[in-house]
Amino acid sequence: MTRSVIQDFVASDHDHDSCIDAALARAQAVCQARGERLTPQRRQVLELVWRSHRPVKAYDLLERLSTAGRRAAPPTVYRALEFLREAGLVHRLESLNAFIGCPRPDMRHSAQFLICTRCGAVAEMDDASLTAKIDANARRLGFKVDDEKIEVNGTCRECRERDAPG
Amino acid sequence: MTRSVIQDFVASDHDHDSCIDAALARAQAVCQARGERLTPQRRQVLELVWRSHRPVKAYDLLERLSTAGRRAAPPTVYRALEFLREAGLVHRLESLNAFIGCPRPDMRHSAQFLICTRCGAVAEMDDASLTAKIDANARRLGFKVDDEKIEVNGTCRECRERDAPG
DNA sequence: CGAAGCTTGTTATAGTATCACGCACTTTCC
DNA sequence: GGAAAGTGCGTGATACTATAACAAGCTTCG
Repeated sequence: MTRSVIQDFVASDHDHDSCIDAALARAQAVCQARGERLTPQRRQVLELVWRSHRPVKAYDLLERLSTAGRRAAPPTVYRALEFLREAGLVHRLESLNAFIGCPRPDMRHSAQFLICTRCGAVAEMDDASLTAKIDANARRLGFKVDDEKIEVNGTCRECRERDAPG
Repeated sequence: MTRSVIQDFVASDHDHDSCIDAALARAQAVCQARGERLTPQRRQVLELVWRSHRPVKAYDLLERLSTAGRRAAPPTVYRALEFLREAGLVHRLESLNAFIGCPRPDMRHSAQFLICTRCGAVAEMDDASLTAKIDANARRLGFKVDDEKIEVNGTCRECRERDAPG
């Protein structure tokens, strides 16, 4: 059975370290279940993605991967991202050319994002009834849905309250 | 009042010339209503977009703009596309980095696309209740929606019937 | 006319992503 | 053990997508 979840934006004061740890643990479990290897490289990319709850650019990850003498090249990060994406561990935000960690890699779901155009914060929603409605519409045209992506631009509560207090 | 429209894929045998003419006429009207100019350049780009009912890449448009001696540069086509997009005359398919003509530029609507990953055909849907549901979900989080984009990958009826007849 | 603002041309560059090849390591199977 | 196959990664080159910055031309309107 599918569950519907409306996920909120992440509170600014949450315990982020354990947040990252949990994400990595989930990732380990997902890979194991899929019979795939969460190599150190992939793990490091995933950790970098989770360093923030914001969308991250591939080339930013690349920079952070390049330490001291070691100089990482684009395929390195793109390969890791592709792997993580296929495993459902990260999502790609098409309208931003950026990536973000998936908080619920275990359950299959369509991606639904609220993107604040002022502060860049992103919330992932998962409303199964939305998905169902899209499926129904598509079916009427004989179209078989593989996956769908919803990206919503707007302004988050915090930004709205900051700009128009009271 | 908002109307809900489930638009089908375009039939392969429709009268495409009048299809283009109609699109250009609609564009003229939309620009006039907005107090903006549909210059020859913009008009030509829009016509090229409408040459097919498929997503078109910016650099493909660029090639087709470059005739004989005249050699168009990227900003030429990107500026035209940006203008057309703002006027609601074309949509950008984020997951494809491509553009497609909007069949209903007159009514304000969110973009909802079915994309056949086999043949590349695209159908634009417009289900107002979907939009309403997304709005409602967002509102619960205090998020104000500006615009949303839905891109659905899958297989269209034709491709499915071709591959599995009977 | 002439100023303001929009439209276009042009050159350069930034940003995003993939190709192709080769090497290292691991797994499998004899 | 050792050959074969598969996977992961390094590296250099290149393709693809998009914007910056500045100059020049056109339109409008006082």
